[in-house]
Amino acid sequence: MTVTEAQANVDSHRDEGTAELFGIADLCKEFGVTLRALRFYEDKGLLAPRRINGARIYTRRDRARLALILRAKSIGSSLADIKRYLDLYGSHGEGRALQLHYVIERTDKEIADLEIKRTQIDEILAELRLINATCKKQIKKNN
Amino acid sequence: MTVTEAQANVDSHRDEGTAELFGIADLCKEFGVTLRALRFYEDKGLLAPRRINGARIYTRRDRARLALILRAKSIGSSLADIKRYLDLYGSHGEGRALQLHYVIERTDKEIADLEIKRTQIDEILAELRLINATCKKQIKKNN
DNA sequence: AACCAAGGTTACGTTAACGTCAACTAAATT
DNA sequence: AATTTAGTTGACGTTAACGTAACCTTGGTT
Repeated sequence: MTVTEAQANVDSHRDEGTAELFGIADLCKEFGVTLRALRFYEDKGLLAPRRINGARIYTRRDRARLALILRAKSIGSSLADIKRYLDLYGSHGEGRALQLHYVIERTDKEIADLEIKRTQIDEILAELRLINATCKKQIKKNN
Repeated sequence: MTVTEAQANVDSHRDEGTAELFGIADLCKEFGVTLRALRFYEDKGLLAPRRINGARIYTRRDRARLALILRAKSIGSSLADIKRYLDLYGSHGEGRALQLHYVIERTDKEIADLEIKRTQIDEILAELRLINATCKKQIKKNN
């Protein structure tokens, strides 16, 4: 048994508060992104993990932020948009730096935008389903 | 009255079948895109308007294709994705070049992808609405 | 005839979002 | 001690999706 393997065993029986820390490779594997991407997001101010000996250490909160980033990306948001979105996101806790009214205004806007996107998706979905159904009908007719 | 103005008057009383043709500037204004963009989409094979004396002439079908392109773009699809999507789209009419089974398979996939996107949007929406509501509550409490 | 507005075609520039080295460091393994 | 393994920071390359500038052409206007 190598030291690393043993460490893993020990880890699972260890201080639960410290347990939820991740290395950069952990998050990369979990979310299927590259090292470069995570560093890039950090450069752009979307993530700000702590450092230990220079190495990036991600907390559960960092991990959650990453999840948000990737979700937002998947629906076509730019990193710049996502950054502003994340600012909103962290803003209604205790360490609130933004004005409540501003947050409300911004979220209202974002919500409206997303609802439009949702509608567009629904429209495309309806079209695709129509094409799909038409083709299936056609095949049945050919038999 | 200039010739151009008169032409507009005449146009409206003219051959209805020919009436639904558009110049590049028409579509740009209608959809809020630049000339460059339309030419770019053409380079990429997303549009193929007829030419008259070199000038691009768009039909109602071309216009509809453009609408599809922009809708798909707005939800984060790349032009490459959109091109393949458009191939599907034109494929269930008479001039069908693709295999029915292929179209069904492809649309099934696209539909599944879009449904995922829809879910992601719904999740983000839920979060934003929560933030929004929390802020509003906070304000009420402060009064 | 001279001109201008709307269209066209290269062709190079730009921004976003990374990819891809190269060279270095710290910790762990042999 | 030497090496392997994760991680680090530049710095340059790349792709997508256009923007922009320069220069032509063509059909109405003056």
